[in-house]
Amino acid sequence: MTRERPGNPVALDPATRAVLADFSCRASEDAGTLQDCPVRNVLDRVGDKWSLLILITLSQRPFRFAALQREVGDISKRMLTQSLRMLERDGLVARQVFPTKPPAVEYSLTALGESALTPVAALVSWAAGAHDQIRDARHLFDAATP
Amino acid sequence: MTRERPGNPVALDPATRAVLADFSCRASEDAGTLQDCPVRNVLDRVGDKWSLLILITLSQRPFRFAALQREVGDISKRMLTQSLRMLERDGLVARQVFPTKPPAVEYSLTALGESALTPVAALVSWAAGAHDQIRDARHLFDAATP
DNA sequence: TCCTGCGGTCTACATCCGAGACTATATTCC
DNA sequence: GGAATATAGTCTCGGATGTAGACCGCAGGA
Repeated sequence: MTRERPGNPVALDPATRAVLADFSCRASEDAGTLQDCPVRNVLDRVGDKWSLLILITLSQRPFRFAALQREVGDISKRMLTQSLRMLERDGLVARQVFPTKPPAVEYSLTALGESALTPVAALVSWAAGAHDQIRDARHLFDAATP
Repeated sequence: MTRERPGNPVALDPATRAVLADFSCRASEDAGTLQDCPVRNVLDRVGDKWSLLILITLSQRPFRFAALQREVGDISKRMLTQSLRMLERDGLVARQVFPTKPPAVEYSLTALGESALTPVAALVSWAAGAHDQIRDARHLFDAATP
């Protein structure tokens, strides 16, 4: 029984594969470098569950805090605040305070934030297309494991 | 100062924007539909922190359990097991058991899993490019908030 | 006057996650 | 022969993390 075979036959764009192969911030070298890994750093933000949703919502237009919470739907104020701070820190979202009587705060995407929309849209697009297959796979899996 | 303005002037591919606009599974309608939202369902998997890393690792070649853990580097057995189960359930990863004396288990990407690599690679590519700006933004932000 | 909306913060409670111990079998080393 | 190691996980415990909801000060509307 051979182990770690070359893999199943697939046709994947070599350039795409190369991009992924380049991402070598794994167990290589010492653990310290894991923290500095560019992809990991950024992917941690994406893997925030809420960050992605916020980015997508803000892609339509700027929102004020309460409106943003209503639009996303099921996010707590706490997590909305926290996620927005992180996105602001990373320069993806801009926070602008208007000195009206009850101060109004508007959140919008920066140019960098906008640039993230392209790959995010690719992901969303794939998700929409794959959803049926995933749903079927889940039912199959759940039926097989009582 | 007008509120909820049309947005800052940006040049984003209209098709890209349309994809995101289409994703309207937010607070619209009742909360029940949130659970069935295709994008949310799939994005939850992406937002798993480890799922994405596992997918990227498996894009190189199939791995056995322990080898996969070593390759990813800082994932616990617990989360590796859990994430792999979810990915298997969603039909992105295939689990094959070889009945050797200590059973060998090999994990590999399915066709569906391979198809996810294209948008994931786009994301990784963007992350690599944006990393410098993000790092600078973080330093700026941290310096401004003592 | 009371109530609502604004942008948050704070506090309890619940859930999740990581580290490490533990299983059982087979091979390797001394 | 006996100890050590590797295999693929499972289990448990303590700490981190997330959620729901109360609360705050201020302003406008009924």
